[in-house]
Amino acid sequence: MSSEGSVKKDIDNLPPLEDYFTKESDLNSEQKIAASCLDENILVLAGAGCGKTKTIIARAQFLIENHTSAKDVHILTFTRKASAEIVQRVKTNLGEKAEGLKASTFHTWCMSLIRRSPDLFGCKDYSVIDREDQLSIFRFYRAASKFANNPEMPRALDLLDAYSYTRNVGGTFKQTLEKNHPSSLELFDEIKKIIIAFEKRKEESKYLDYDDILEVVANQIENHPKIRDWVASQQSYLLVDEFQDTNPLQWKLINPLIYKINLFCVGDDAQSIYGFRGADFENIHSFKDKIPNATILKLTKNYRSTQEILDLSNWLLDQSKLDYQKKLVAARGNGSMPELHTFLNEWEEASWIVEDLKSAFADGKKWKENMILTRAQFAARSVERGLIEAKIPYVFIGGRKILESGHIKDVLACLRVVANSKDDLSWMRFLKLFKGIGDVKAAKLLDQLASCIDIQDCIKTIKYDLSIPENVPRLLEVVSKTKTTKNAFRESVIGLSKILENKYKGSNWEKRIKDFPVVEQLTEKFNTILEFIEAYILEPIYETEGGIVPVKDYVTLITIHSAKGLEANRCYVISASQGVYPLARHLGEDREIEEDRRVLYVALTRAKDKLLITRSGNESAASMQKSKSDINDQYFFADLPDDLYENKDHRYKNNYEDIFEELDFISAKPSTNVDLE
DNA sequence: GGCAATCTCCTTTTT
DNA sequence: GGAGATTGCC
Repeated sequence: MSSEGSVKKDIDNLPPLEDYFTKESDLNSEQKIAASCLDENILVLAGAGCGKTKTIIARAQFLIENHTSAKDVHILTFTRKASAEIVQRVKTNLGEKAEGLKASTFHTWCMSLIRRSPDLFGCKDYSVIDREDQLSIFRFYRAASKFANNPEMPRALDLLDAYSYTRNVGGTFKQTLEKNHPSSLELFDEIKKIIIAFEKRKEESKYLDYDDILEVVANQIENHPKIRDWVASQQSYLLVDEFQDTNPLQWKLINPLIYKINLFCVGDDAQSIYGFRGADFENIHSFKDKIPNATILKLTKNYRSTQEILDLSNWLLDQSKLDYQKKLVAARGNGSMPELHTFLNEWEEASWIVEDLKSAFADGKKWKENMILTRAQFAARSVERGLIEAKIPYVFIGGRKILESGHIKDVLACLRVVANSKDDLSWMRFLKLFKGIGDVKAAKLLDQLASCIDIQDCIKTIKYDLSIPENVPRLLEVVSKTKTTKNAFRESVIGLSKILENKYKGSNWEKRIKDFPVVEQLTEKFNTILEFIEAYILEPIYETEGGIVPVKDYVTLITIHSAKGLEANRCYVISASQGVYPLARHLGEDREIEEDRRVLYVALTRAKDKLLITRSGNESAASMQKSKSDINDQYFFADLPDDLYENKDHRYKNNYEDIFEELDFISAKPSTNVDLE
């Protein structure tokens, strides 16, 4: 829709704002103005806890009630969870009228455009691959390189990251390498070969990786006016959440649509934490340069936290060289002091958290009121173990995704080869499950299968090879004859159960086995296995204890990157130790340090009533080559003012043996808080 | 030679 | 907890 579709034309028909908003809500005046602003392109700068989501919901409702139909509104969010919640709340408020409202991630949005018209994007019969798959391909070609053992050859993981980063920010791959792995440049010609092989392989196997999905659409929109118009016609209002975390590739998608659709972006520069993926919060500051007629609005009142929590958060930002111009003020007034708990080691830290959760529960708090925030997945492991031992129900968001766990991938490999007999990654995985088949034999068989036209043809070829266990073709036959995805999944699980039990016995088999019925249930809604896999690669769900949502009441364990937009009454920010905030390896890199600061800021500002920060021995600091004093000097909590927190040191309540073990850590000065303060 | 079992090292963050 | 390297077994 062109600019006549802008809301401006309706200005005279508006109901008085007050009347309109009394329904949904307690929006404040800033939020009301943002939700109902009639300008074509709007950027809303919103501090943490200032009601961003609420404003987006109100905006969607306002548009649907006054200007357009629900199917003309599309909301771009960061996670499946956020989009589901927004749609749900609008539907609850508006009922039938909200039918057709769409909210999705950038990736799902692009993928649905591709699926609606594959030929337009040259992507007929392509299937989506996840990061693991990409990594396998990189590993394969890296291992094949003559320089595989050269110490200057980056790891497959680094090649993938550099490749993906380049595609998200633009520029050349060489420039990215120069920045992140300068010493590898001497091998650039060899590395180039690996990249070319990777791209050729994607082409041949008809794979789309995450970046392809966005880029394919972005390129077509940019280069073909007709496609641009078609995409623009799919919605007249685009609402973009978490705008500070969009990157140049995503901007390349939105930019050509400007003045064809109405754009409403919401973001907070202080919460930009996706720099590693090419996001640059400067896109907020330069919004007006990009769109000269843009209107900039602000949400400044915090409704989430009590003032003490905000004081600490404000202080953290204030210590930065950058001027975020943020001073959050609590609409709720005062509450209790944030607490900083220090432990000898991560196990004591974890067991204290478990005990504290239990006592809060005994006081009548729900498990759901608690959120445990971690910077890195692995740092949450000891806490996770504590929760399991204490039988506290929890969900780990940002942890292992259910479709990425080994046992599920094994089953899916079987389904994938049946669905797409050209999918050699899945063939390798599937074949290697069987006794007597390793890399070598699987690769040989794949060579033979290359000339097969479909799965039946493959099965024949496999049957012919007597060195292959006969249960291989038998299982493929059974699965290929099933009529529904659910049955296909079930048959694969049955056919592989013995093998899988053997493979995973001794590593949580009892727990893993519970995932099969869960995933089987998920497949039910999909017509083909490829659709199912695609949906969950683009917007994953997470492994839990015994189900998708095991019980109604559970503790949320979550990575800070996944916690954007979320909140909880009681928040534990764990392993807030030296060498973690900022990461020791970031010392000397201002950009990285500032992003670490914002990561911590996001974590602190999730808390509504109670903020509990925990830390222990400088575990990761020790392993870095940086000097201890540097790490200490730049530690964000190195000189935290006394009046901002309550100090709780648990290090001396332990038995002496523990203390002696940690002697190095506490030796220098016999006062409390050595090294950390 | 090929496969399986064992040991060691590392581990930011996500679609 | 998992990937990669190494050793041991057939």
